[in-house]
Amino acid sequence: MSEEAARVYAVMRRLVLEADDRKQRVVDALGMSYIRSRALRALAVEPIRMSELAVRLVTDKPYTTVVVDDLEARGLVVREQDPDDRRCKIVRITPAGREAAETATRIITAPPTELVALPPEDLEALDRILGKLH
Amino acid sequence: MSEEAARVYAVMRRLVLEADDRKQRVVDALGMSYIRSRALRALAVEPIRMSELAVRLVTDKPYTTVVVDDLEARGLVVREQDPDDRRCKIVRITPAGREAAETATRIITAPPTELVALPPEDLEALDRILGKLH
DNA sequence: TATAACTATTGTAGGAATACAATGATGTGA
DNA sequence: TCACATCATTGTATTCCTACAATAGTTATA
Repeated sequence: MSEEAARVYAVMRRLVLEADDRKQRVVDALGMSYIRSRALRALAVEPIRMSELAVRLVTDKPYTTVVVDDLEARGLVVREQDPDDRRCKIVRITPAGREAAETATRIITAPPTELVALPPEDLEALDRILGKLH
Repeated sequence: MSEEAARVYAVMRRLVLEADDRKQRVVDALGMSYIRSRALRALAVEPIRMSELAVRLVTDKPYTTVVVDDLEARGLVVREQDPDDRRCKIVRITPAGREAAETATRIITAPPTELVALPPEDLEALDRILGKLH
């Protein structure tokens, strides 16, 4: 068994999880629960149906209704009729919602300073190697 | 700003978080909530006081009592009197508790197969570079 | 057309964790 | 000794989320 892989993965885990307060920082910055920010980030990509959103949030439809109700009340998303199927609602993000989603993404994806501080050739090597992982 | 660092960190995030069902796997394997497994893993290192355990679990003392009550009822930890301070209880893991902690650690720390599958020289390079991060 | 299936919703029950107040037992410093 | 702090505990309330049942409206199928 590869002890190197284990060591490497341990460092990765530390880098990602030690920044675990990022979740909390997103919650604080947006003033909403984390699952709501995940919904916004999903909807920032494209408008989707309620049922599809439930799948992406890995929750059920009733709770998705709760989440979207709240986001809609905040003016961050709107529900639209699906022209193809009148049973379906399509959830679309608003400009304000997009701004919130971008804030969340910025907090979540910012690489830790100790990583950024690596020598350029090391970062290049990491980028090249990890880029192989599809 | 280093786009390389951002890309690298994105891959790390995927590797660590995509294995997010690990949390669920630990919960399922041990039949207890995740915070209880975290308590066990902390106690596997050394016996500690309730108040110190609360700090490590990033929760408060009352909830720590609930967690330890449960672990004790399962026979995974025992409370002992602190000989130096009779107000304090020292929580010590039992052999059964240690076994459970090791199961959790195994699930949590196993590197993903795609990482293990990298060419040896790549793993060496990752190990060398990431080893620089204190 | 009648039946079944699907979509989003409302409603309910409960688990896990957070947060806070209050207490008895014990230790510490004036 | 007295006042105060600390430790673990009990108890309560609340948030976030999961899970399930039931329903109205709509679509698909026999």
